[in-house]
Amino acid sequence: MSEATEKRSYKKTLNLPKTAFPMKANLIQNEPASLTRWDEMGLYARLRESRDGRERFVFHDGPPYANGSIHLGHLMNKCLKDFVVRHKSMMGLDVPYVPGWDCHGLPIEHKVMTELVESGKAEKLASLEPEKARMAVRRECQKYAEKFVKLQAGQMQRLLTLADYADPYLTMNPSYEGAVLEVLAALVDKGIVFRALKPVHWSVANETALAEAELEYMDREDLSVYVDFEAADGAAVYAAFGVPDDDDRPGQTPSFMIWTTTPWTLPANYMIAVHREFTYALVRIDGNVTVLAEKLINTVTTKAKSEEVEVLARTTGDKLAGLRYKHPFIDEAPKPHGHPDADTSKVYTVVEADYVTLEDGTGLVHTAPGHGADDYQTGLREGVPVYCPVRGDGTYDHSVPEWIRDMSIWDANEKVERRLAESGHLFHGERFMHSYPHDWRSKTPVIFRCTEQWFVGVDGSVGEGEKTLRKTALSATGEGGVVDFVPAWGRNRMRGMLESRPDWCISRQRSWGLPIPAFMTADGSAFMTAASVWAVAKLFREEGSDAWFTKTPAELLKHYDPQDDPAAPDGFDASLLKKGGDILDVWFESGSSWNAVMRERFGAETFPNDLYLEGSDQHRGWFQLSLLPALGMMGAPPFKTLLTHGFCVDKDGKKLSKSSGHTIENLFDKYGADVLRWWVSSVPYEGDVKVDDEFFNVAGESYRKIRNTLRFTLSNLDDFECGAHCTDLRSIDPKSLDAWALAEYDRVAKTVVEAYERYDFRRANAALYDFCSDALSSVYLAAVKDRLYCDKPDSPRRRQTQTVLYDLTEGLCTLLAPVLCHTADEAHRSLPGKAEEACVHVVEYVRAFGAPVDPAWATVMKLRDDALKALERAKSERGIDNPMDAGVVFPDPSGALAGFDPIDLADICGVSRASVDASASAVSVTDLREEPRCERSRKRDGTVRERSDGGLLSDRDAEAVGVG
RNA sequence: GGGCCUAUAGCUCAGUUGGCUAGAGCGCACCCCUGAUAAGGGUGAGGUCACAGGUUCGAGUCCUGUUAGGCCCA
Repeated sequence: MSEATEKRSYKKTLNLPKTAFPMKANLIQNEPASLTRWDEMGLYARLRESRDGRERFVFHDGPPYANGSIHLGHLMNKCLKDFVVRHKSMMGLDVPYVPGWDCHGLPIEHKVMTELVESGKAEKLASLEPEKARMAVRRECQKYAEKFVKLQAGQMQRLLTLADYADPYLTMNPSYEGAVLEVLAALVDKGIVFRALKPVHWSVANETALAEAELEYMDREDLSVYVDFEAADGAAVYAAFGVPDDDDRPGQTPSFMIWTTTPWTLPANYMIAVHREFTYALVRIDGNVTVLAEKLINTVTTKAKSEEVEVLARTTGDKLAGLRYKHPFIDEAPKPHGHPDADTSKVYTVVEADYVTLEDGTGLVHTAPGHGADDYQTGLREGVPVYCPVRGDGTYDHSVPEWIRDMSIWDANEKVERRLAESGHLFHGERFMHSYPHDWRSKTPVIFRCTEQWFVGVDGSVGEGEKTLRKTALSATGEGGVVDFVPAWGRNRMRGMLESRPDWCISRQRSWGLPIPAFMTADGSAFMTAASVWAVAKLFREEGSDAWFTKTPAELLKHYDPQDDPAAPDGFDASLLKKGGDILDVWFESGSSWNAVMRERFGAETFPNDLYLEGSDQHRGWFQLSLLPALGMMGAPPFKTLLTHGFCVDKDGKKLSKSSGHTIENLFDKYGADVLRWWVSSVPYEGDVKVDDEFFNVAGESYRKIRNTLRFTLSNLDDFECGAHCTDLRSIDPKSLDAWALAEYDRVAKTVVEAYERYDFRRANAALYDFCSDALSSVYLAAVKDRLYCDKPDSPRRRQTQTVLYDLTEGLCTLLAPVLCHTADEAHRSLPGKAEEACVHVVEYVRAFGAPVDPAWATVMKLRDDALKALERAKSERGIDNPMDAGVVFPDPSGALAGFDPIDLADICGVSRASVDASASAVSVTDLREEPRCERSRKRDGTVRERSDGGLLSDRDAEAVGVG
């Protein structure tokens, strides 16, 4: 018999691993099967049911916009959220979790309008009555939103996220719309909703006001002009500079030099602002006398390549305030549109303002209250009216000089510059690039323009008393306040934004949205009271917001009784009302979701919600715009904790381009959801997250390591029957290797669960990986192979180890379940004795086995490291290549290793034999190559001799095969 | 231009309140096993902690500035 066949004969007597759990995950095919399985068992509902009556974790999903496929940002966001949902469930909590979509708004309407134009249907629409046309557009928008909700929901489910997909929330649902208006009603009731003429970001292309969140900053080339505004009274200027009234005064009228990058706003100029503390100089520049900030003389004159610059006098800004000037091309201050009686007596005056800086420009700021936020404030303070000669389409009205009437402001820029040059008012003009706000949809530049809009005031008192939204928001988000931020710096970021935010403009001039239920009375004023909004809310709940476009004011107000409304105007008559045409900012809709979804579905006691989790851009978006309405209505923030994550960037840390090729379909096809989820759990999401194919591959490798570990434990449980073969964990010797493995599990379970609790998924990911790779694969599993393979199948030692393997596997599946939800479930189901319908996602974490362990194991593991190094030396210095040809002697001066099984010690080093020596000081390696080797176990353990079958076997192996 | 954040081995990241020779994984090199095998195991080589100042007995860790990048805003 040859040696080879001899080996084969003993091989048949071994208990070699066997399992149906495949090495290759084949996630692309198997994950959809998991999905179907979970769907069929109604996992979400079943989980809720099994946690009925338990403590709740109220986690509220923010609505993505129902447009396009989901991308890497959604992927990260949805995975992180799913880790939370599943983790909290594994903790035994009841986690109601409703996915939702933002369905209204400009992006969809814009897209739909473009499609209507392209398909030629737009012309047909134009021939309809306005309200019929709006309804037609709304129909299309609704279909569009529904289509993408469906698409995205499918993609999110393919990511294996768990949520109530059977009943998501859509901001266009009637009940949602009604609940949003109820929030609006509450704010109206508190007196913080008002209509006012204010400068707002205005999209010329879409003829609508835009929210800050709808702006996108892009580079743009503009004209930069330095303009001389001639003083109305030259003598007064000289006097302000203290230049005596004699022959020293130049014989010409001085000017005030202003700087602007928006020459088109010059027709609306009403004031010039200076800073009271800055030093201003009266300068002669190439023969002209003008005023500008002293510190900017050099910059400005260098730019203009001036040859002769002479400072004649200096003074401070406060001395200039009150001086009058002449507009460079308008003789008499125009009256604002519709206000022929407006007081323009103070127009064309130099005023003081704090926001004037010396960063650039001239230190004298062109001020047009109709075209700037600061300008508007200054105008209010100085009693100067708001004048905006620009129409919604971006052309001038007829109040401007004839040569720019009806002209587009973009064309007017150059025209104004040329005019100034011809009349000698232009000191210097140049083109330059700067970052400028654009409409995020049409990518066209936006302008500041005064219009009548609805606002939520942040500085008006809320109800009675001194409290304002801003103050309440700042105190709620303050240090020691009621809101936690993860990571902590989110607090500063949000507070910074709250401190500086303007009043919230909540009206839009579009079709696709929730109408602001305001009416115009016969005398032209607006009618909207808390009770009337409630009434319309009730109607919208019944019929949806389409009713606004199909019904008369009286019908819309059928639930409204002016007798019951103290705020109703005298002589109220619904038949005389006209409907307002504005819709609500979509941010107000999504910002009311704490009411429209959570309070609505799960009751008032769910307020405030435990957690909101979104990208860090939502500090200004959803977080803040949920905070403000909730503070207004409830007096408290809608969330207890705000968790934010950063953005995906490319591997060089640059902004991810849309053409990265990382479409969600590609990623699913290539990696499968569990690998993507494993990747998400591995990234430090607080900051920018680098994305690259290579990283997904690495995540895939590390996933395979986990999978193979599970496969190995499962494959050694093939002959294990849970009930019959189980060892009582309490009877396990604390000095045994099995006890060590159980203790290691307890340690990692604690680490992992605590990390999940802190939303530190990376830490959990690393701990799980290390546990599989180090504690299991390289130590425990490598060590117990011998007893699993070679012991008699039902030897107590083997059964005990199998019991531990079973428990470790089951426990590990629970710890992995929040992240590797498919694989954890697959492995869990593969455990012997599990029922067909068993599901790891309805159980709770195995948090500890509590088996006692001897503390000397820490010493043993240190000695193991030494032994492995010593073996490496024995290899190179003594030629003992194979550790099974070696024995190891452990030093044990303290006697702590007494009672440890030498076989455990040998097995953890992968050697044939180990012993303990009280007199030794360091690990030593013994050469066993002269001793016989067991033909079955390959060990040279000192008991090997020829047996009755003629083979060389150790005692243990002889017993296992039943030979003498 | 402003606010917030990031910058540690080739790559991805840990580094608690400043304190012994800065850690891990991947990759790499060499080796073992061939009874986890499109697997498993061992050992090892890699770092001026972005740059420049400063505080301190001592700084990757605190302060200032610079550079590069991200989010938000003007």
